[in-house]
Amino acid sequence: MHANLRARSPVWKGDTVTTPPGLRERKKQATREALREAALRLALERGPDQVRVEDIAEAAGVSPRTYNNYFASREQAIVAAVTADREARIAAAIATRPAGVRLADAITEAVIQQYTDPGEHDPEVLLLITSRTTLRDAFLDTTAGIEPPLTAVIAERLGDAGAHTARVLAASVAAAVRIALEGWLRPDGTAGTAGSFGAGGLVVPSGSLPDQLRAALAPLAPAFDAAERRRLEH
Amino acid sequence: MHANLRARSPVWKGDTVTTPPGLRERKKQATREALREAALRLALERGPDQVRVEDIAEAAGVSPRTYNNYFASREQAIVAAVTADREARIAAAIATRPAGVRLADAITEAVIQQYTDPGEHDPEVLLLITSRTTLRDAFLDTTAGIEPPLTAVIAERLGDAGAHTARVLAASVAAAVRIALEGWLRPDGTAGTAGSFGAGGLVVPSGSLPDQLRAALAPLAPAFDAAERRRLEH
DNA sequence: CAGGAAAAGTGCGTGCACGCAAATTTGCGC
DNA sequence: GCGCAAATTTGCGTGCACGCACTTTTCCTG
Repeated sequence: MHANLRARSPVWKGDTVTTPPGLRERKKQATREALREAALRLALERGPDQVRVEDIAEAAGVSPRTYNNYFASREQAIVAAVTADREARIAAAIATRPAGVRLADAITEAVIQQYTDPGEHDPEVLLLITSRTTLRDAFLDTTAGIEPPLTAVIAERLGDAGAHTARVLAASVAAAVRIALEGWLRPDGTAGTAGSFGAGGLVVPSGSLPDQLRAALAPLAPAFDAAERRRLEH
Repeated sequence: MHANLRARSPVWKGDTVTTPPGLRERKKQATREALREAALRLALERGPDQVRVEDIAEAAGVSPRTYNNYFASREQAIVAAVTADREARIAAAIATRPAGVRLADAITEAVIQQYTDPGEHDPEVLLLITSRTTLRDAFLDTTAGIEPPLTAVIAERLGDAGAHTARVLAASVAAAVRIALEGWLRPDGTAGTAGSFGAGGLVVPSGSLPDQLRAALAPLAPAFDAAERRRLEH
């Protein structure tokens, strides 16, 4: 825990003074990352069930109690190692896209870009995540994290009047993404609650992830179009 | 656990033979309900923090271990007492509506009807739920339960080709409902993650629940319309 | 109505989540 | 550098979630 954490002096970035994060903040992020990576590494080495919170904490050089100050469950740390800064990158990806294109398309492509990009892991990590239901669920839950950035970006396009709409659409996108991911890393049998529905037959042959995402987001496009249209009509 | 649970003989309902649930199933439901009600009653009497799982189990006449065979968390039982058979009622409510009206309207009205109807409790119960964050969250999580029935009903309207779409739209509705409920029983300050957004200003003056629901569902209407239209155009 | 399979209930043991109240570390003005 | 307020870490204690193996109950069939 004594890495190169020096440096500290006002810095000009863009046109505003950006006081760089102090020791406090830097250490906090360092600890968070240490926990993430320790969790993932141990899970890969021993198998996810052979890793206790105590082990992760020890490997990261903090107390077990501190672990829970950073992550609310044992799975979160492992999953976080994969999804790390996805939220920030999605926001950036959408912001980058030209303002001319349909909002629906911009979002779809940005999302695909993020979830397709191999976070420099992937080959073995995906097997790990799918291997345990609790990990799979924790992973799917991270889609909720893209809501805030999406809301911000959508709201910006729709103007103040659409703030409400933006929130709903962002949540819908997150839900769609979740569904796409579910379908993608489905181990096999449609174990899920088929309810008063299932008996029919299998629905999706589990295409590639980009295809699944496109298919899941397509039904929402009309809602985005309508929102943008309303924006133009004041 | 020795209530009036007799009766058993084939019954004709509609035009198919409906074997009534055996003792097994009836007892299971009885236990589930006993747990729900015990949980709610104790929480109201003593306050939610003064009720341990052990207490609920004892009041319902089962072992603590059995409690967790029915509910995965302490809060679920309490919340379930309020949301009991909402899922089934939503499905029925939508099915009842005339096939002529817009799908979006049918769903909106059905949802409002369900969430408006005072489940024969409400006055004090709402205060209970809002009093603790964990209870509030558990309550909001129950909105996920309306997805399966919604999916089934929507899929029926859209035909086989729309099964995929149905799933996404149902999830979007659930997300919108969740947002509406969040806004409705918001205790006060926008504590939530404002992210790169908040600083602007307050957005919603927290109207009535039906209004919140309508507002949250409205942005999705175009998506429903488009789906229905596509259905007609084969 | 006997008997055995299937399902629900139970007890136990383990690891985990988290409130609380010290102890420790960091930020910052003097 | 000094010292204090604020933030963070830590230990402890409690209750909880759940896998597993075992007992009890319900169901069905001959």
